[in-house]
Amino acid sequence: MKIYNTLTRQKEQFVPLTEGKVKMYACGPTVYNFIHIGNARPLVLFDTFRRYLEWSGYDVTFVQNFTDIDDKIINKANEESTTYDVIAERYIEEFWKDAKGLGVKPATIHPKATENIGEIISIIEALIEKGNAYQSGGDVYFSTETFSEYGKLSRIPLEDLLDGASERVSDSDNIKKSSADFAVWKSAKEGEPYWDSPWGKGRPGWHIECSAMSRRYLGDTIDIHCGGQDLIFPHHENEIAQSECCNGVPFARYWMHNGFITVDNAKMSKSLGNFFTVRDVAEQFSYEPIRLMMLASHYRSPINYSFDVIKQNKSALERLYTCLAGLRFNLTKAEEGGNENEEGVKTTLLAHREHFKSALEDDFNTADALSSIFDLTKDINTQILSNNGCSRELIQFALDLFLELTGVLGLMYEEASDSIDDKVEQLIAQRLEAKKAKNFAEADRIRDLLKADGIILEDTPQGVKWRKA
RNA sequence: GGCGCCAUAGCCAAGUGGUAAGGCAGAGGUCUGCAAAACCUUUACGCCCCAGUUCAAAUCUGGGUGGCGCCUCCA
Repeated sequence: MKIYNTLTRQKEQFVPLTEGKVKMYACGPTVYNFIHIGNARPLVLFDTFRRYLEWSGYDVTFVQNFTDIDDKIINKANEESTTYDVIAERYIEEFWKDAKGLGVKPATIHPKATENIGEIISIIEALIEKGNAYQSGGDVYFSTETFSEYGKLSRIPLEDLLDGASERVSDSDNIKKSSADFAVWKSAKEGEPYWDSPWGKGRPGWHIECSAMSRRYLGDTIDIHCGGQDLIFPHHENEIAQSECCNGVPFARYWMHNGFITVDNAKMSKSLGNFFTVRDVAEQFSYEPIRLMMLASHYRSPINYSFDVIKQNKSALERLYTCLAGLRFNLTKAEEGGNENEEGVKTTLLAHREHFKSALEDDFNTADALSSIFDLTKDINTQILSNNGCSRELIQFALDLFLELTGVLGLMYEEASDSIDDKVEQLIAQRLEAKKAKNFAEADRIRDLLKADGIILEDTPQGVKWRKA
């Protein structure tokens, strides 16, 4: 398997630290609002990547944190005259609703920053002891000039940062040794939540949280660290500086960064206000088209979100669901047993599995992998669903393969329940009688009646097939 | 200003040297009592433009044009 490593700016052969095991960390959301579809992209992508690794036989330990203490959370709490933990808990709960809707499996561990204050403090102490961090007032800052490799991920030379920073003025400039330094511990202002520390009452800086949680749950060096491209600088750059200075070993061997979601070709972000929440889009189109949209293009490319794009993905998904429903229906009608003459069909179907696999092996090309699922669908439609004489065994084989591949991408999870009530069943039987009697007006009336209830009838050679819209 | 990314049909989108995947939408057809779904045919003599390298370029090189991102809030 090859993946593009932001650190080297090259596609590299992936070799895990320990054979057969992968330790990966993804920066999770700051929980002060509903997530938007830009937040959902890494969520879906790295969930899919994790599924792919597991499908490939790796034992994956996946950590995704919640940043549950932060200026934005505190501001929100003040606006609502409540406390930061009420806000954080509320939006963690909302996060789970959306994550579940998107078909995202929970990570191995979802640590919260506030549960790791002890670990954070011990890293800061070590950094101070080694001379990489210094106390100034009640704050503690990381001294960027003490880390000679600072800038190696983002490829921004430290002197450029200093030049850029000279044009800005921030509150902390007078207490930092260098404008490129960043806070690892912030003293508490009046009325702010705080934790006790050797430097007084305060709270951790954002970057140190991930260094601490990554080390605590995964160890000093991990295999893959991932997140959005906007985290490359400063967040990930700072994580590297803190962790490598503290632990003396490389922090992460591979860095994967997803592209942005844009709207009218401008980056979607909470601060610009041009965002669509996952919740709102899901209410209109349901969740799964959002997931498909994320997988339909390469993870490093931007996706320009629009009404048309999400609609197209919804239609594409329907094609897959129609195929799945067809397989399930034919399975119930097929004769038991296998048929030796069907080996050729199996070989044809399996070729798509090979294509699927090699697409993902090449820098996680989900768009290309998806094309083999559509190719598989076409072969199932032409060679199995339109053939009345297929054996039960072959249909089961195709169904298993279809679910295996869609499952790796985390798709086909909104399958409608396969039960209908007695009343509907009676209506279907009545319509069949009407049809036999060539009373087509009555048959059409019943079909329209059910359609209004969201049940679509199709007359097939195998009998009447129904599906929920 | 510094660093980086992108440009493929009406729309979305793969493809990094061997003659343009896949999806959506459209058109015509097959099947059907009619539908629906599915299938078949059709939709880029060309991959932003101009040069160059090569037997061969969407793909490599140089130069343009247009768009986007990062440069200490951001997935």
